Amino acid sequence: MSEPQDRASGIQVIDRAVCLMQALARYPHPVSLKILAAECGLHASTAHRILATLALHHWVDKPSEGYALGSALVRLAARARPAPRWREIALPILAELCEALGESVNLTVREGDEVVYVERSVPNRMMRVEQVIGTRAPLHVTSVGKILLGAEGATAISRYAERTGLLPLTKNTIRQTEALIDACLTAAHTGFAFDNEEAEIGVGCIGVLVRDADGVPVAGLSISSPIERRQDHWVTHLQAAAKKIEARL
Amino acid sequence: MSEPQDRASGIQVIDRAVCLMQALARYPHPVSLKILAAECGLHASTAHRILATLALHHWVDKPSEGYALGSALVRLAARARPAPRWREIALPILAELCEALGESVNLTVREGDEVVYVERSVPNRMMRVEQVIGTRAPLHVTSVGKILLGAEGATAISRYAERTGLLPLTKNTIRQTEALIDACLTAAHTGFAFDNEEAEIGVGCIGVLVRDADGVPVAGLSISSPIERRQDHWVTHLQAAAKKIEARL
DNA sequence: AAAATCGTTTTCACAATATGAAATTATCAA
DNA sequence: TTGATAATTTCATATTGTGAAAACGATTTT
Repeated sequence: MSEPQDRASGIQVIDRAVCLMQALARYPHPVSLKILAAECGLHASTAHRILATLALHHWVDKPSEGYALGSALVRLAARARPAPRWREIALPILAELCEALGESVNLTVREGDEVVYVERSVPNRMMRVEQVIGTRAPLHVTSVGKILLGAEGATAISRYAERTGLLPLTKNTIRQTEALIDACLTAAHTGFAFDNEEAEIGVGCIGVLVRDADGVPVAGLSISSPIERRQDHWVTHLQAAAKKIEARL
Repeated sequence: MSEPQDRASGIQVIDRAVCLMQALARYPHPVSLKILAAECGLHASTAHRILATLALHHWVDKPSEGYALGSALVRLAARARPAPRWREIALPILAELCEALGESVNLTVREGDEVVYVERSVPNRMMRVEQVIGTRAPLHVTSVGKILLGAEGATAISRYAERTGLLPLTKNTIRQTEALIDACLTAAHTGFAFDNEEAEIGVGCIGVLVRDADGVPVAGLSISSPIERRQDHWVTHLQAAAKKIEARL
């Protein structure tokens, strides 16, 4: 399938190990060494050595035929960020709002300099905006991301800008640090933000935050629609939905 | 804490990466680089490089302070062996049996040449046998393991013996391949097996299998007790409990 | 304000380490 | 049996990860 995979340059062996496990995750059950090696562009010998090491730690299992993801992962994942069960908590509310407005509603969480789509509800219309769950987007091109950035203050935003280079996804993506600071600070102040075709031409978003009992932001809630359908008064709906989600945390 | 960690010899970097993530899993929330490096006996520089690579793939997260297990793990683990939710399925039945007999009842699943304890219920008595969940034991020293081995036939058992060397845990552990084949074949034939202080002096077990709708063994169910309290008629209780679990799969 | 302290990150020369071609073994078909 | 395919193991090699030390950044102390 995909040969190059993510060529993220870290420690070579680890990149390769990750690639192998991701490949494993793509298949329903057991995969042969041959296939795995091919998927990651590795020689069978190399793949075998890496998989054998992972198997040693039970990160992969070696049933009679081929390889599969191992049980140690389950134990690890259990300890990984005790994420709220968003599906149970938020999905009904996303669906409700989606139904009411006839537009896509997304729940996102921050992760480093990105925002990850964890749940969504899409309307039953021909033209609609659809986010794939698990997808990521840089903070500065999303509504929710701007509110989050705004909360960190001007200097933090500058650092973000330097660090990431503010790479533009469309001609509307904010490129100047000054402009970004402006946008983020007002976003943080008002509690909501827009995305004006900054991530993809044609789509616009409105976003607000979901906070836990201590007021710490734990997620973002946003409506994505064709830009010409967007209506400013949706903000109040969003805020109400966010309140409902907060109540269920 | 523990310096040497598991010195399983595979690819060095991977061993180290695994060690770091295991260390991470031990802590409730975010851990500093310093501590992680120390726990695994690594230099800060090395630990940093490895963690940075893992972070690249979101296997660890880097919140403002320290490191934590990343979100990619949950996505991976979701694809890992679609294990039945044993806790929900079996725990009530384990508890019931445990209550009735006043002895510890364990649920195990096979993993390679080992059996892993995944659930258990312990009685409220002073002297009792307690298995730690997540612990492993070689097939040939457990009741359940012997039934599983028996199902594979004499030659497979011989291969198992060669492969593992039948390392003895107590003076009662079966050391001869012939004896093991005998024990396993009768175990497979009768559907239950014993462990006579083969894993630990003083404790005895009786075990049976739990099978899915196709008759494939998916787990083992066993009673562990001080050897002198063990009663042969417990087998029938075990079989009844196994039936109940099977009904709930 | 400087100065000092502590943790994290980057750099870099070096050798230990992971690599992959090829040889070996295991598995399975014809 | 032979032949073909996949999984391991071996081994010489240079590529790769290593760790000491230095730079950096954030806090605290003087």
